[in-house]
Amino acid sequence: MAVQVLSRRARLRAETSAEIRATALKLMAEGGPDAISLRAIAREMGMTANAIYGYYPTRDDLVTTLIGEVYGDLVRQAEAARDAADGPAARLLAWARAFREWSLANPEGFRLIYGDPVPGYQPPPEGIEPEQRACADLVELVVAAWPTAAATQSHGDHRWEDFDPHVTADLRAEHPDLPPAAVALALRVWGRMHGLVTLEVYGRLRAQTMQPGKLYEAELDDLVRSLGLN
Amino acid sequence: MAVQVLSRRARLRAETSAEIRATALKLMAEGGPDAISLRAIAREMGMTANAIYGYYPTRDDLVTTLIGEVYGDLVRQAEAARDAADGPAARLLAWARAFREWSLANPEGFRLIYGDPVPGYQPPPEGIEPEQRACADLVELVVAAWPTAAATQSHGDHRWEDFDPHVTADLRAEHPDLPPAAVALALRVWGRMHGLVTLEVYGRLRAQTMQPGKLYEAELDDLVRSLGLN
DNA sequence: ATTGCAACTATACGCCGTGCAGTAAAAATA
DNA sequence: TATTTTTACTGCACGGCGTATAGTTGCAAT
Repeated sequence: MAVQVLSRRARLRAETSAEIRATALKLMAEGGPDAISLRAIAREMGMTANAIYGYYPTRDDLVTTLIGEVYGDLVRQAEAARDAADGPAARLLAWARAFREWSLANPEGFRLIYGDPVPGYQPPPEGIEPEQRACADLVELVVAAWPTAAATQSHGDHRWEDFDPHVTADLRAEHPDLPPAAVALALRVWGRMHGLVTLEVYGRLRAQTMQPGKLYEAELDDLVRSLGLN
Repeated sequence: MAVQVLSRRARLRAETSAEIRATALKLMAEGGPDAISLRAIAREMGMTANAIYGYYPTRDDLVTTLIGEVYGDLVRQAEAARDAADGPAARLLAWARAFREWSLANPEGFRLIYGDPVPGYQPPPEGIEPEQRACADLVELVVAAWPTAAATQSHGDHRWEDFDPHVTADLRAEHPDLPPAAVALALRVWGRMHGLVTLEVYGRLRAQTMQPGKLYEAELDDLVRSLGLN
């Protein structure tokens, strides 16, 4: 007998929910994260704003869901670029370039993900999933470079206890000899990418340079060299 | 004869204007930049919201003014720390640490300065003054390190035309032999500081490490080493 | 004393999120 | 098939917001 995976009701429900998210993303693309208003979504969909409350208990919940989706899109794109490249240096560069390119192509999405959280919003203590994945990606890329990078790093006074076990547990099991400085390095690499891209997306570099891309490439070049990858 | 610098009218006017800004900053410290609402300010001051329109033509103008003030405070603090230190390395470190410390002490101010601009807001093409000063500070610090830093930098393909003349004109007059790569380096240094501090202020590092300060120190250590300053 | 202007208030419009009460249709049950 | 329950939705209301327009009050210069 054919199992009815989703009842008619559940199917309609899922479709409406998806339409809400799609409409919200469209509004965001046009007017930034602030343009995501329940009333505007409902207007666009020919509904009442209150109807949305049957799908998301509050505007912030909807936005949180969207953050997860959009962040996931970013990470998938970066990973796809990485997977199309060979070797530690090329993979890191591909990931980093895809990160910037996605951010410039989706500035409003970038704002949604990394911008001001809704007032009072606290992310779950274990972090949001795509962000953990992005961090894991970077740790993995740094670990791949660690044979050459270790020599260039002053190991500082990093300890395993400094880091969240969520981040490090699997890692330590797989790489028992890895020092905590490698994780610190990965987070610092994140910071370097995040810094320049944020400044560029938010237009802070426009008053300084006409070629922010050159800046980013110079940074990546320095990064790869400092990891001993060339 | 005693020149009356400010008429009674003008004095009252200036005082009210200052009270508006102070109240706005207080509200921001309590509830973040979003809590800056004309109605709330007026309520706090025992006025009508519309009274504020006599001082600032729009909410965004008020916020823009506040950004300038707060940004100026940040820069002054960084410069004060720098001026209390001796030598290129110590001065850079002092500036960088003061930048982070101010940001952590004034997270809402940081959001105001660097967070999502009000929708539709475009900063003046010549940039806002305190930001230009911060950039100039960093350029100056990098220039001081350039004798040792030049060797470590791959000069890339930076050109003077890549950069805004506002930023470079005075600089080139004072340091005719300086290559454009030095300015690029200064902007990249800005990016490195901005990246980690942004991640920390926005709580993105909380899910990763308990010791974001160690991360920042490691980054600065790497930075100083890459500038050949130790 | 009169005029003029500056500071302020009152009212109103259209946004917003959201709580509560009601309704119509679909689904489940009998 | 008839009845009950559940679900999806609408309507209305409240209080918040920025801000435009018009009216009011009091000080200052004439």
